[in-house]
Amino acid sequence: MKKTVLIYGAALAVLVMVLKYVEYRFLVRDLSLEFYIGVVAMLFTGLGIWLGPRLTRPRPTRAPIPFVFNVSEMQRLGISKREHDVLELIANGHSNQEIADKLFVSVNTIKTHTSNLFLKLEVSRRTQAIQKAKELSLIP
Amino acid sequence: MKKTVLIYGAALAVLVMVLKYVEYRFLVRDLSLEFYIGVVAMLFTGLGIWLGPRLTRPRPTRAPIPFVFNVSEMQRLGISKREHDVLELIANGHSNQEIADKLFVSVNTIKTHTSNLFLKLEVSRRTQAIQKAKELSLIP
DNA sequence: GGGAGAATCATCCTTTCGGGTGAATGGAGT
DNA sequence: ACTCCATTCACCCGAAAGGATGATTCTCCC
Repeated sequence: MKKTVLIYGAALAVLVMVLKYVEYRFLVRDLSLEFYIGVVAMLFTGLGIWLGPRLTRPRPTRAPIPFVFNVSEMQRLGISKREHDVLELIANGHSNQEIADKLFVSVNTIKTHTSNLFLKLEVSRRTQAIQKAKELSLIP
Repeated sequence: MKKTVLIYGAALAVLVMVLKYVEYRFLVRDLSLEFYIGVVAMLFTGLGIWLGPRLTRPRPTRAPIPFVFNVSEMQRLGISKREHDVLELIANGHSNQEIADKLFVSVNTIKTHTSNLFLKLEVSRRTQAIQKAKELSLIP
């Protein structure tokens, strides 16, 4: 950032010097104001184009994981909170038993949740559920 | 594109007119050349910054699905082409039987492939395999 | 206070998966 | 010719997952 400002200033100074040099060295006094402005405009437009991405680049860096749950889709399919919890753990590669342990319920409960989940997502396997849930942005 | 060029030219013309106007209207003849250059440089640097992304925008547009298979990681894990095929179909939510039908081989073959796959990926369930394969960019 | 939906748990049964072992084939490289 | 490895297929067994059905509890809402 500081470097670009310095380059900017240096370019400006150098340009002025060059123009002055041309003006006095070759006694070219009839170069019109429009000509100067044209040259300067050209050069600094180029500088701006070069400078722009460098100054605004930090913005795209802020885009690592801006994930948001698609709540409307969840409501449309009638997926409850508990079912969504199970869905996330399924997508994380856990077995029904592991999910049951994590949520402090029995495996049968998880099996019920997954069954309802499959009905609502219109799938018949957990791998399909993962795929569909990602498509619908129900999970990251 | 044409529009931006027109805007560029128009801005240049307007600037010259404004300067001329200031110069003659208020008889401010002692504005130094450096001052003019400074103003012009400022303005056109800004123009360049504004213009830059518009001229170079087509580039980021070509980035809808820039997925590339992580070949080096596949080699490091010793995953063969056939195993990778199976991996993709698993991630697409297919059962072993369906994969067998798609690849015109027997279910037993697919089971062998998946077993080897799980060993190489150091997982024990297909849902985990999907997760890990995505992490390693072995699949989209 | 009764109904709706959620969350919970259970049982029974079938299908799918995963793990282990063994083996035949065919191509690439030594 | 021989080895290495990918690919193919088979069989067995146990574990996990999926499907169907029924039941209980609790909360939210009318």
